[in-house]
Amino acid sequence: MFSKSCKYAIRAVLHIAAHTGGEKKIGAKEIAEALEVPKSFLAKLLQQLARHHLISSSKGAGGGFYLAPENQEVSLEDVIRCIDGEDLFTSCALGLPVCSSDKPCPLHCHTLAFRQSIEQMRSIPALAREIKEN
Amino acid sequence: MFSKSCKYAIRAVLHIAAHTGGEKKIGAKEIAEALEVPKSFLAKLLQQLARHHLISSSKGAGGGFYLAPENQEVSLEDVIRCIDGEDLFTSCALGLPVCSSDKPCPLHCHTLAFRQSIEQMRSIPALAREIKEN
DNA sequence: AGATAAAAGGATATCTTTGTCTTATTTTTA
DNA sequence: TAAAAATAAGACAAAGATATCCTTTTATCT
Repeated sequence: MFSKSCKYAIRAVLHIAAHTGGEKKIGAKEIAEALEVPKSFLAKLLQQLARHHLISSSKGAGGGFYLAPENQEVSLEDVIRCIDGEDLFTSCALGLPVCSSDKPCPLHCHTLAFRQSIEQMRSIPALAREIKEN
Repeated sequence: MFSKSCKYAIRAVLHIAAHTGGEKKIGAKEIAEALEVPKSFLAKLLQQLARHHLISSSKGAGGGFYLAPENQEVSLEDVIRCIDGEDLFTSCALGLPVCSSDKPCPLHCHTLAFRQSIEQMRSIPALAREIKEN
């Protein structure tokens, strides 16, 4: 479904959304410990997300990762595309070169439905709020 | 979503269902050429499927792979479980140790729906017939 | 019986993903 | 200004997935 990298990244972004705000930031180390994932590995994923402007970061003492105003509309789809590429959203689940509604593979409509259900999800901050409410 | 192995296996099984029947069998070489996938690699996948009784095989000249009567109810789910394991059907899409309807991850209901839509698909032979009708 | 055709199985090679370690760069703080 | 804290970046290691090759076993056909 998703690569391990992508799972880590999604969880990390949700954690950032839930645990930062205003001036508050959170370090890669702290995130890694909370999620119980390898720190250096996660750090690279966070760098990648930051380079693509899905999250924000600041260096130096007191620095860390956070969601700036321009990150508030970032979606799960954005994170997935950034880490795993667009395959999940574009290519056939069976790897067929041609697979469309005209000439669908047996899984075509199932994967399309899944795809769309992910595309329609709310923003990362909104998802983080939903989790907190439970 | 699926590993390359699993994609090959699914396509191969559908090809077998579509191109064999009665006494007719099909060799690994012929399947590999039709699907344009590496022959030796596919052969191992077919062996694995045969060991688990999802497909049948016979050795020697004129041998090959086919669907015996006891393979007629084999499903896509069976093939996926055989090659990729049961992760797709059991574990959380984000890799969380606990993720249930009580304490769902943000993707829980979406993956559940996808899972179920795969579980409800018809047998491999039935899917192969549907393809032929198009 | 011998030749041939095909699956079964094992060993090995290559590539990708995942994980670790070290150094550089930037920022804050004392 | 020096030390400390944090991200950024690069090299490398380990594990897993993918791919290839070779030998063995089994069945068929002449």
